Amino acid sequence: MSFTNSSKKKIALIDCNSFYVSCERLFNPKIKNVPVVVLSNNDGCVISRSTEAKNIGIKMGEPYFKVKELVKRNNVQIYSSNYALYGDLSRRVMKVLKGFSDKIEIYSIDEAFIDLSHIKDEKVEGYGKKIRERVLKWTGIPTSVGISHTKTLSKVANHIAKKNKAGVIFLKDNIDQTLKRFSVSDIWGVGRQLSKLYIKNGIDNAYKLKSISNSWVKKSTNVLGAKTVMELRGVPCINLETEETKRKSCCVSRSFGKKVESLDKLTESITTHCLNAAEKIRIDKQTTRAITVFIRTSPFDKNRKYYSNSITIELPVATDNSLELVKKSIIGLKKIYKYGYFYQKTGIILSKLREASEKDLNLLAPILENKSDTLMKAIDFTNAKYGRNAISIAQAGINKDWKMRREHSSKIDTASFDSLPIINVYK
DNA sequence: TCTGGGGTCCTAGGACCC
DNA sequence: TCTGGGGTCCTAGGACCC
Repeated sequence: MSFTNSSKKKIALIDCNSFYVSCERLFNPKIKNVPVVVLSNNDGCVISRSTEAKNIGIKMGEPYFKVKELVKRNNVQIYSSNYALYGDLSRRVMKVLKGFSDKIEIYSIDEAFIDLSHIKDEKVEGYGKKIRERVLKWTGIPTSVGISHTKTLSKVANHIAKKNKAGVIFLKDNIDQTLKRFSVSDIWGVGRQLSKLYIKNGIDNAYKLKSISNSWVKKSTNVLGAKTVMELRGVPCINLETEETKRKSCCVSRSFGKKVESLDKLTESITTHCLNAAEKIRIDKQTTRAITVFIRTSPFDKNRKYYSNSITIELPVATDNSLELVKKSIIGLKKIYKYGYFYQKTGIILSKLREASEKDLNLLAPILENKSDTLMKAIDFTNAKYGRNAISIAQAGINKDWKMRREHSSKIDTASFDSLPIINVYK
């Protein structure tokens, strides 16, 4: 490995601006220059804000009910989240980005790192502009591009590009000057706890963190803390993960639209979550060997007693069979359910995932082997064609009066013919 | 009245072994 | 009743990310 070469790396971070809001705007030009926010599931919190909404003072992650007044006063447009839409548009954006380089890491629904080391320094900024223009033209989504020698520094560059509306920032010269003005808590990898620790020790900007001694960081934090410091110095420690890897666990959970007391309704919700999770791992051709069920009351309700519990059930043979998983999860639920509480959220986690093709060495495996594989395939096929839950099981509930609130949905579905606009043509 | 959901990685500490 | 030292593996919980 050549140290000098790697220190000259150029990594770009492309990040979609106010991604969910931008997605909603694509299909509704009327909300283009007005304040818009997108809410989390259950219309709980603000998770995406347009610039206008930020300027009004609506904070990221704030509970919706706390900003309702502000929303009303400023006529802010509200949207419930529509992940099917965002996921689809994300795939389009990533496809465009892949056209620029194979060395790409899709980091989240609205972000990707690309290795631009092969581009000459003097051409890098122009290249970043080209990326922005093409993504905007081909998908309609605005982005910001930050480029520097490490992933952490490109995050810094991107942050600045977003803030001052530069569009593209290539952070190469006077890095220290920039870092001196960059708050320690805005650094990628520095969360609430680390911020507290750093600020307590007088480290309040990125430059001070960069200048701290290795021994102090190692002693006071962990390897991740040390990596962040090295990356701020321009030494790449966090690799570009260009391989798409399968997930190691799969969680499906939801808050209720209104609190739930009865075991019956908890059973319905757990069954529903379980079916969805099982379908997800089947799509990825994976099986699970452990299922965790969890339930909890609201941690914010100061007037009622808090209860939270979970149970993990190991499966003797790896499976992707919905019916089997539902059966196990309900046994688990009955063990942790306590009467007399008002539940706010339930969920299940499938863990110890592995490739479906990896056969079990368990002696019982051949006997227990999925007889209902064909049934699962038929269910998945039908649901893919006619919509999720076209076929379900009765235990999942029919009315589902506990299901989440979603009162402001744009109901746009780019993957369904039903939601194509109808145009009447008159002669 | 109303506070999201889905991931990954790291570490401390317990269990277990020789 | 006395009760070492070193190693591995696993898990729960914490911290972080978007």
